Amino acid sequence: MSCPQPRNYAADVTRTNYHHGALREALLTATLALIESDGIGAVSLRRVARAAGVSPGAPYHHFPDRAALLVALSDEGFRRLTVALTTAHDAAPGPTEALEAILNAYVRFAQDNPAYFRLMFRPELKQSRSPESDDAGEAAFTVLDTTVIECLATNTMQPVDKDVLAITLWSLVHGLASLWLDGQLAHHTDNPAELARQVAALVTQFTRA
Amino acid sequence: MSCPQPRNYAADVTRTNYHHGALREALLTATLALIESDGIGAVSLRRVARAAGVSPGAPYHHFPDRAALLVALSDEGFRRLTVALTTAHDAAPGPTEALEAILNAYVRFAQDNPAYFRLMFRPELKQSRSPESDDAGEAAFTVLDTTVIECLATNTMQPVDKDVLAITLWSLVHGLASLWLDGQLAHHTDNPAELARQVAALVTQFTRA
DNA sequence: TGTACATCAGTGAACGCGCGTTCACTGATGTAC
DNA sequence: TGTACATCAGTGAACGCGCGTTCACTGATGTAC
Repeated sequence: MSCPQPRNYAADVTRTNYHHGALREALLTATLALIESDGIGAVSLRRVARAAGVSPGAPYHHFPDRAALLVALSDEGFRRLTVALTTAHDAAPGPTEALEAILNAYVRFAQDNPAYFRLMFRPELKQSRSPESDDAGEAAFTVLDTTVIECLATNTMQPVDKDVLAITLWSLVHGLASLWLDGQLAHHTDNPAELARQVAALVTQFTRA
Repeated sequence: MSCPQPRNYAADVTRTNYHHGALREALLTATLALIESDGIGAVSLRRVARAAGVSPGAPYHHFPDRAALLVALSDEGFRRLTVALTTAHDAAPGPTEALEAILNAYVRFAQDNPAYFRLMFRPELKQSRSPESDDAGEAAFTVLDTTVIECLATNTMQPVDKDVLAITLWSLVHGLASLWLDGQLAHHTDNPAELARQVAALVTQFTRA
């Protein structure tokens, strides 16, 4: 007598229950892994479903469409980045150290979470974002912005326009992270975290009053 | 008696000759336009052929495959960037001004050539690149590197590690250009060139001995 | 504790689509004599 | 100047593929009584 088993949609995963139990999270995790291994272009709902061991229609019980899945992941990425920057800030003894820590944390985040980072800044996701999603993006920048204001208030830094300085520093770490992830720095270093440390130290030296 | 006309593959373009005459260039141009309007994800050989008013097989007489078309465009982008940076350098009266001009020119290039810029740094093109293609990428960075060395030699700049400084500056302008193109700076400015000017001026101020 | 039933979260087949690429072909162009 | 012929650069139909999404369905779970 044959015991009907849920058909396995891929060698990727075997499942014994009809109900997955935590499919939403499994889909998000599978998407991240897929981005890391094959790039965002390789992310299709069918592949993600396959990786989670589930039929092609199953994801539609958790996400309205492909874009919604990617936006949900991107939002989570921004939340994690904000946490990382805030943690770095709070652990530092003073504003100057906090600023340096934040610069390092930004690059570190990109290095440790390449899939999140790549997703977060994809312009084609813009049109699928909610206002809450936009807020999540702003929050990360606010941590940097606040720290810059704190630094300028100590008068140990050269007096400059705070907005220009904040965008300059954001550009700096964002560029470093992007160039590294895109493989442009492979000829120059194999350790982006160490490079970030040197760059952040340079910034501290330059900005000192 | 019907006069056989070449079938028009799209409303995009009408053609009267059987032979196009300059299809290779037309395909490259159409690809750029497609990237600018709909993003790189929207670039398919069939769409590009359609935009050029040509049958789906025609591009294969000029490019072995889709990746080759994109790499050819990317190479051209790096050559143009190198020209832009070199021109900026050569027009400046001295090393310090040359450095500031290069920083501005980099952002300006991204603003004026968003399709080229986006293509040039796509990691998924890496595997289709030739050694000559890699050289084209290096050449642009070399202009910046050389200028940094010239600046340090004048002793009007704080003495710092030249490699770290060069990568810092590259990261800075690359991040600024990327954030702008990805729409992240829309809330902060509507004029990236002016912002770049302020950022470059800030750098000059900070690095002064 | 047991039963009826609503709801949730899966299945799997099906749809229409655009894609990259191939191929036998043909019209246009260039060259040798 | 004219002719034969090779080569170049198109055509258009065809291939197999994976995709996003829909839908009628069904098994599992939770709840009211």
